[in-house]
Amino acid sequence: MPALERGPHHRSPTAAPGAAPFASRQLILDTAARLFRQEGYAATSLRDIAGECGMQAGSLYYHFASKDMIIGEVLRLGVERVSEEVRRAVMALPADVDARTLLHTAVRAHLSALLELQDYTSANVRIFGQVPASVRQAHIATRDAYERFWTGLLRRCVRSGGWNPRRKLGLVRLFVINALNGSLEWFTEGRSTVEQLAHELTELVIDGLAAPVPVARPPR
Amino acid sequence: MPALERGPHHRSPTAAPGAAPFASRQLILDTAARLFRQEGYAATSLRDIAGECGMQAGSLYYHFASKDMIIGEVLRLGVERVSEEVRRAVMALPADVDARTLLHTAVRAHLSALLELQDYTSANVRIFGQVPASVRQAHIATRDAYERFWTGLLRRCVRSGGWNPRRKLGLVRLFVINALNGSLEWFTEGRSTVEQLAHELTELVIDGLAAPVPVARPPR
DNA sequence: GTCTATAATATGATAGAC
DNA sequence: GTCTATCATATTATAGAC
Repeated sequence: MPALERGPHHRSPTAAPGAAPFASRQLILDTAARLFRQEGYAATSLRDIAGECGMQAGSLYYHFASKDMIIGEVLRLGVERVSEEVRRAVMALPADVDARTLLHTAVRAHLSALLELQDYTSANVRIFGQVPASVRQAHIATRDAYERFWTGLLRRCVRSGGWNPRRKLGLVRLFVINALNGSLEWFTEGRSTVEQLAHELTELVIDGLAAPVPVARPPR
Repeated sequence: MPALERGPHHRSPTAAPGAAPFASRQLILDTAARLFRQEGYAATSLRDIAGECGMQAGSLYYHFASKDMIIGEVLRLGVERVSEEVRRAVMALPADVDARTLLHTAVRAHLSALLELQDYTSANVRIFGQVPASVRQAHIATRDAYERFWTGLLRRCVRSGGWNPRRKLGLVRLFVINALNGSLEWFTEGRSTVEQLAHELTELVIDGLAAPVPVARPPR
């Protein structure tokens, strides 16, 4: 089995400049991500993927060396894009931003990217445990990096906001990320927006259920 | 395909009284639940299950009519046992119990049953989305009933505890249950106990991250 | 209650035409 | 870059011996 090769299995040496040489590859990835989410990893055959792309199963091997390479790419894109969106949103904030806005921004960005890239992110939430161990192993570093980012962010909130220093932030991070990721299983546009969801969860996490009076944003 | 039949596919008419006529059936279910959790639904073959039971694949059909019937039973046992444990724990409380103790009791019972029956409950959390639609359909009623129980419990907390009445309890329920169920993916005995976990999550949900001073249990 | 044998079908992957 | 054809293997489920 070839190692960590990424991108087209072979590159066409005669691809027209300016054309979209990766159109098929992208279609395969989008289709695979959708089917993996709907049916699971093992239940989705290469014939299924190819069929929905208007291709034959054998054609997939021009773009990917194996089924494992396809799910690997889907997993990678899911984590990396969410991670990038959240980091971008947080870095765009002023350095002295208040803790409440900081947490709200990260929660909103995570939720927004998660639900916008549903098929790719669901692969991570739903079928990560089903893929071959070798594929899982290759993505643990990416996941760990994103989790460390969140722990750092929570620590910054507690310090700058004067929040309860006795909370175990490792557990808080797990609870919050799991609560956010769970929305993939029940969120449907219409009943509520991503904005409302982010607002509700942020308020719950910061103020709790008991807070008798909603806390106004602190004047700076 | 036979319909909602439950229990052994056939009953042995000569099972010795006092013996354990369901030992094989139980072994099959336990093994199947474990493999479904580890490998996913489609990736677990009947040969895999039978092999780990010291049987041949064909022998499974004495106990179950199809693979779908096996996963159906695993899913059912997972939800029903957690639901029973939580209801039992809550009903054992005095009628005028304070809101904090009420929520803590439900959270602890859910976590405890969830992690004790890991293989069965993980089937619900991890591979529910992968099983055939007909199997999923048959279990939606059971899930809905348990979710309604939680919404009622949260409403009772808000009323009796004088908590913030503006929280959207449907969302709170989803956040809390997702946070709890997520523990299946990362909890390992030793780093922390179920007791500590339940305590931390309950405090977080009730008081939030910002509460500068941990709230003492209110005197009654 | 479990075995062996097998039917009917589906799978991931490869080779080579075009 | 996609197709057709095919290999080697695995799958669920059934039939009937013991």
